[in-house]
Amino acid sequence: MTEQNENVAFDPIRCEKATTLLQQGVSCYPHGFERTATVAEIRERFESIGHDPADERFALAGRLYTVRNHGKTVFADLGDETGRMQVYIRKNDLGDELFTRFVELFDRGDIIGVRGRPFRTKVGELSLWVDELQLLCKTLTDLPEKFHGLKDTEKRYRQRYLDLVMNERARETFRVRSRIISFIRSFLTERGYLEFETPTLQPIYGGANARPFTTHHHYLDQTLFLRIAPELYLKRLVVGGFERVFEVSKNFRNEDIDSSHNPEFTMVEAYEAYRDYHQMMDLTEELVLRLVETTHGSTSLVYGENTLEFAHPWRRMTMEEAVREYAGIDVLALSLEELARIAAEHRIPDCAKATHQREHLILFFEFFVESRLIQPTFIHDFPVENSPLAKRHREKEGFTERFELFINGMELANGFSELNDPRDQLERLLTQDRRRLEGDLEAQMIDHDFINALALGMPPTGGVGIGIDRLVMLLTDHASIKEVILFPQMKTARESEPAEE
RNA sequence: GGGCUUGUAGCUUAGUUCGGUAGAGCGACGGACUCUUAAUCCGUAGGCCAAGGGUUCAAAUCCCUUCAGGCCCGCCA
Repeated sequence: MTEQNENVAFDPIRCEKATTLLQQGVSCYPHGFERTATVAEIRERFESIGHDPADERFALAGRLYTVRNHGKTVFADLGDETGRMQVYIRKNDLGDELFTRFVELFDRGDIIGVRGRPFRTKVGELSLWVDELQLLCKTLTDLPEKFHGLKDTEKRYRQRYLDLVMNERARETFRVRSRIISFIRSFLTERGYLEFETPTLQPIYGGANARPFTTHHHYLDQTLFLRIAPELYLKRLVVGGFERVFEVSKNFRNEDIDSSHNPEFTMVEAYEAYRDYHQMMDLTEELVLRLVETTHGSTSLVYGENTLEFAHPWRRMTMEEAVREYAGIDVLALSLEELARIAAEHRIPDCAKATHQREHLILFFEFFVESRLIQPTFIHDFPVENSPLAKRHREKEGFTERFELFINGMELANGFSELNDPRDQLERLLTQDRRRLEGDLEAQMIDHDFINALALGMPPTGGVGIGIDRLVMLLTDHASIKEVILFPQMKTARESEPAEE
């Protein structure tokens, strides 16, 4: 019997009830129900109804969240996707057989369909006066406690369905997430962008500095990597003549898991020909502002303890200016010895390896500035050393036309004037590959096909990638990325282990 | 990788300081109740306290190990 399978959480009493229902000729899993309204629709239409029931009957369907049994009358709360509504059920109206079946064999958590007329109870609650009722799905497990609900964080992540059933906040978060992604798609589409899908399984990974997941294709007998970014493929499309492209992509990075990192995460990357990084900052700023307005009806929002303001214009400063402002250090005006001394004084990590002022600049920026960028801020003009895919700056030697967007100390977006000089790109990837072979687990591979694509000519192009998970965190006021990913990566709980070997 | 911290009934939890046979609410089960809404009232069952080991006459409680979480730091542009 399935009920005896130890990996299954069936409640024996509910199983018995299901069996009894079947014996009575009642299907526990019927094939449909003619629903004529949602809870929200009835709430809207009968907002001002009084105690007398409406003339019109409606059919509602949903899950039983609470049942208050008064003997020959029952109040219950029925919840569908749009909300909950109280239903009023009387023995008089249903008849003995159906009423008894409902009271004895239906449980909290079951999904039912009801028909009846809206009215307002004596204490003023809009309800449905039920005269007909039907089981739509018999539940075989208990629901969490009705008042405290489900709080256990781990359980909420591992059994997200249960979280969604119990917690409106969780439902709202993922509703917003879905809307954000739709909004991004229409925002870009309206501006003439085409959405494409590029490979998730890649023979050579690239487009970011990160450790990849490795897998193997049996038929090809070949190693493949899960993509860490779609960048190099999207640029091939720009080479091919698509001048505005984007992809909402799942990327996979084989790194640590913490409150802002999940091994698979969602990004949108967009590329537009004949644009530069200034214009991509404009695009990013407009997109995020419009998202904030759409989700909050305002240009500002509260995130944790901070109120963030997104109205134009956002602050834009170079990395060099940022370090000067936040740390009072003019990195490029100091000698390597002086920089090393400051680094030692503040115990700034990794400075021992830095062989150039520009490398100190990056480290100083991360140490002194990053976490203090609360309001939306673009930092631009990054050293060439850590920007292998960005075009060299039109004026500043040793720098690239790259920007990152920081909000609440988090990196939200990264973009640049795309490097389209194939010889320069080859040089930079050769440097990356050298580092990789020297043991840098996050350095990039050389993708010769990509370089050959550039050799065919890519127009001057601006590109940007925006981390959607972090954007959702921001827009839903969550501190952990696990709250905004439906099924975050969790270590597999071992099932009872037979002691072998 | 480092620090702190959590795991007790289906759910929410008390008990851990200072060792002495595990307590509650909700839920479930049985009963009463035809306008309740965390319904109410009466009654019943349900836990070897995450797992393993140790100390002890005696361990949920003290010690060690392991497992799975959470928070912070490091790392990850």
